[in-house]
Amino acid sequence: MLDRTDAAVRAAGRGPEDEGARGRFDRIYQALRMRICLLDYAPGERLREEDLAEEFGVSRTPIRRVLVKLEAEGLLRSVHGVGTIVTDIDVGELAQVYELRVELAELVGKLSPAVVDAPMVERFRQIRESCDQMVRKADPREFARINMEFFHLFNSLTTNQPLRELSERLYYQTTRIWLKTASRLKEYEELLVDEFIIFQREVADITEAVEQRDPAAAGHIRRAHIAMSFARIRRAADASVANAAPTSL
Amino acid sequence: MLDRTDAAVRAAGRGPEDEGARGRFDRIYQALRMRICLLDYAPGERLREEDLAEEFGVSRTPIRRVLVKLEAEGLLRSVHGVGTIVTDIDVGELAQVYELRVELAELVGKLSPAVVDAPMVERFRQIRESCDQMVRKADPREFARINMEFFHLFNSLTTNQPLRELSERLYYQTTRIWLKTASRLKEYEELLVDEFIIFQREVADITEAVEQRDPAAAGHIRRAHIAMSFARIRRAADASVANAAPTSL
DNA sequence: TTTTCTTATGTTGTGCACAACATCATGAGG
DNA sequence: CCTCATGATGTTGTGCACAACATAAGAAAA
Repeated sequence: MLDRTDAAVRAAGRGPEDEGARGRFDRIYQALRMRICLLDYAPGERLREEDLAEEFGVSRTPIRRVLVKLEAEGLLRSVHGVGTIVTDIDVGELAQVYELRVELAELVGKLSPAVVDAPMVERFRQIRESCDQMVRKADPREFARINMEFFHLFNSLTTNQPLRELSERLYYQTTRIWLKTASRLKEYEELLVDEFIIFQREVADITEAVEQRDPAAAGHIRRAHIAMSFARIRRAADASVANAAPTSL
Repeated sequence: MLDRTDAAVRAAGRGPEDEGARGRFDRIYQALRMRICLLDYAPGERLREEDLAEEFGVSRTPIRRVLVKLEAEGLLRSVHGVGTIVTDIDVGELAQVYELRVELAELVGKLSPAVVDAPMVERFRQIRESCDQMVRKADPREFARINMEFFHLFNSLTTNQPLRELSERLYYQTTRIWLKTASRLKEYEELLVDEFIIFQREVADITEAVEQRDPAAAGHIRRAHIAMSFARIRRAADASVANAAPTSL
């Protein structure tokens, strides 16, 4: 029986540098997923297993493990003899994912709602403040980061773990495409500022709902915002291509 | 440019026995997932990579690839030095998954509904007939098989691919637990017959809705049936444990 | 007898060399 | 000049030996 104690001691005394196989796996996985989501690896870009192996100080084997998982989540696609490339989805598929995200957002406020306590409310308020402070400089990367942070916080409104995981998965599939689509538009700078202001408004509204201990209302607000966000980006994209090719008239 | 033609020809002329890496991967993946879902591998059971490698005539490497994907889907859990074991979830987690499945079932009929043509209706009718013919012998395995077949058919009512994948994932997570829970009850035989009759009724109702070209109605019917199915199994399980331990009174 | 340490055994995780595959460059033949 | 074959190059996929790890059995000491 002392073996278990020994093992527990070793696990507890494990420093941040000497991680086990599981910890290393998670670390690399999170790092790569973040890079894909933040467009460090753009859709269509090719990843070389050997480069990643060298960077993380391991061989190709554990890297491949991570890549398989990312492929299972639809973020990568490995082709024998060609390479592992970051997936890119067209507007039709994106619409389907958003269609689903909209519904799941509402469900987050409806299914197994978490008890909203003071610390939870405080976290929402902090995000809102971070938002207000950062409104002057609309850095795309910072916007993506805070957007992700808020997503996770909103997601914690439900205790339904499967719902959380599925929402998270769809989120990571869409935001990067959203960012990529937005960055290709000519009115990129203004659009980003507008989106940030709208996002700021969303955070404020949802924080208010949370303050009133009303997760369902928060869900409805977020549902509407996600739907409108996609509608805006699609309109902007359509208008952009319409402006790009009027020379043929 | 002719390289692509050559590649296409080789891909088309590829026989069933000489499959590429991708085909082999999918084959093993589907086989293992089916075994887990049909309780050939019971929850808690330990899988040995080497046995699987020998059975499928490959080394451990491609097997591990499959196991990683199955782990990403929540069907397996690999522990260093211990083994890869089939996941087992308690009634609380199961309730959460069902809670979500119920909602997704309704969404299948609501989001991006597929056009219901004559062949589609015919497939539903065939399932209904298979159901009627098989009502006399209530074989658990056959029940699971036809249930799965019907699930896939129902899922094809939506063209929303992400919704399909998510529904499928939750389905594979729950049915095996449902089967396992049911098989542990004392009234297993009668319960199975009852469930089969109820399932038969569900198939008939949904087929009727499909015949009337009303996917939304089909979604509502299935939603109700999934919810009731879980309520029944939970009640039966509660009653079973209540009967198992009244001796302490 | 009980406890504790050591050892044996079995499992997953890792590293490395090589095979399978796709693509591009090169050049011979028309 | 164009077409097609052929090899060169780079990538992912596979097999195998070994390391890391957890567990259970057994021996030694209290």
